[in-house]
Amino acid sequence: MFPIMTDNPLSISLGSVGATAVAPKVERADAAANRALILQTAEQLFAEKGVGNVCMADIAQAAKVGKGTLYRRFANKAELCLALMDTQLRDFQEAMLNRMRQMTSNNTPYLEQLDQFLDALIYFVEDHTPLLHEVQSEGLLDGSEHSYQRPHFWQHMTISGLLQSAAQNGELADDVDIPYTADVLLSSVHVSIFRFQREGRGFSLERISAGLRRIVAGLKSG
Amino acid sequence: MFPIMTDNPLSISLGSVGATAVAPKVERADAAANRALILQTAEQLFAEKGVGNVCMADIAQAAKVGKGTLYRRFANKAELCLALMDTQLRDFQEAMLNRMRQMTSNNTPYLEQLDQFLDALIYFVEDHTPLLHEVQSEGLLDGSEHSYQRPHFWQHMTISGLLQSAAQNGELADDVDIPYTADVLLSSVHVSIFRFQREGRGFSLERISAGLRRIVAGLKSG
DNA sequence: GATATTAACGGACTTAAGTCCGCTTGTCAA
DNA sequence: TTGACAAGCGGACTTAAGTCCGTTAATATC
Repeated sequence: MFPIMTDNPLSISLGSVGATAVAPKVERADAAANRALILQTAEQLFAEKGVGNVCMADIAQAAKVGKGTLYRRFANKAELCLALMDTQLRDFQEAMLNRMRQMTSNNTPYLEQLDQFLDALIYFVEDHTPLLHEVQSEGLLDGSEHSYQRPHFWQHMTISGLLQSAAQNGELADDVDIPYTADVLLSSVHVSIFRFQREGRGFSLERISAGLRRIVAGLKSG
Repeated sequence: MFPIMTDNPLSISLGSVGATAVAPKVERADAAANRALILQTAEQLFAEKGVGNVCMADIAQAAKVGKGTLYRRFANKAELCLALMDTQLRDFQEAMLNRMRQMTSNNTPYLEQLDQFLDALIYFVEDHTPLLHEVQSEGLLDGSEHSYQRPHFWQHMTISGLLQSAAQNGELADDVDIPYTADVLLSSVHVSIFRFQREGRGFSLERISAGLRRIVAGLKSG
């Protein structure tokens, strides 16, 4: 399910893999150097001109590599942007896991944990709108293999996990379709929709957060 | 707000406009003929090869007009596809309005009307996935003027209108943020998300409908 | 150290969207 | 009718994504 490949910097740490696992097939030194060079160059160009105003050819040229090389490292702009967010995504993920562990040990209800997760997610999306816009401009479909779906995958797991725990804890009405509901909650923070709410409708972050949490509240048992 | 332009086949009928309104500026005969020709040609090509496998140049060539002409009539593929759905969209709209009028006169609760609207919308999206995919591939932002946002606009109006009526009728909890909630409900049937749920997750239409209606149920007062 | 293997590299090429602009023609008013 | 002119037209051109393939060079083995 999650082959660990150095080819892919986004692999989720799952602890060490048995020694019998597939050989890692390390990336060649020149390739690794180019990967780093490209990421660095892209980051700078994005900062200078804005993510939307930089095309792949610009990046290749600025990094002084051919387009072929660029595309061999990153299949498209979405993948490149995701790689640029990698650290921040991991940090967010880890911070949330810690926070939820903490809350669980304090007997905080799971639905309240979900509220907090959604709230934090909204702020994360707000902070990373430009890169996420590229990442999510590729549909969610077209190859479940693709690494850039991992964040979505993880977020869905988290939300449905919290709903599941809430259900087991008697916090959730028993007619709630957990996987579907997780999808609805997540889809509300899909960048294209989120940006429309922020810019088109002028909703504040607080308003979006409160609105979403009100929907969660509607799922409570009793 | 809704200038009636023959240029745009999607204008919503709002009854006759005062005689002092802007001159209609009728489309020239050759232009109108080309519009029809293009729509007809596109429809046929789409049927033959599938919407996704036909590019604008193909359509221009098949219709024996220049690309300039094609783009003068339809700014992009999304607009062209929306024009192709025009009739069906109007029919859906009208059918729903009638049904809701009927239900209102039977004192059907507004939240139940909303359930039915959402259910019907889901089936509509299912039936028009390929064209909607093109229509909605353009973001929701980028120009509120653009005609292809009208369906979304109308759908949002309908949903928030029903929520508003429900609120006035005491059916809705008073801490519900109506415009935001309408956005969430609508975003769940955005094609890209809907297709993911259908194809990626394998959810049935019934399941999607039930899941969404359960969320509406969570908004009830009492 | 020589050699075979194979990933990596560069940049020309293809495809499609969308723009531009000089020529043509429908329309309307005189 | 006719003539002015805005609307319409065609297709070359520009831009950007993404692919292909002949050449180069890192690594692993002997």
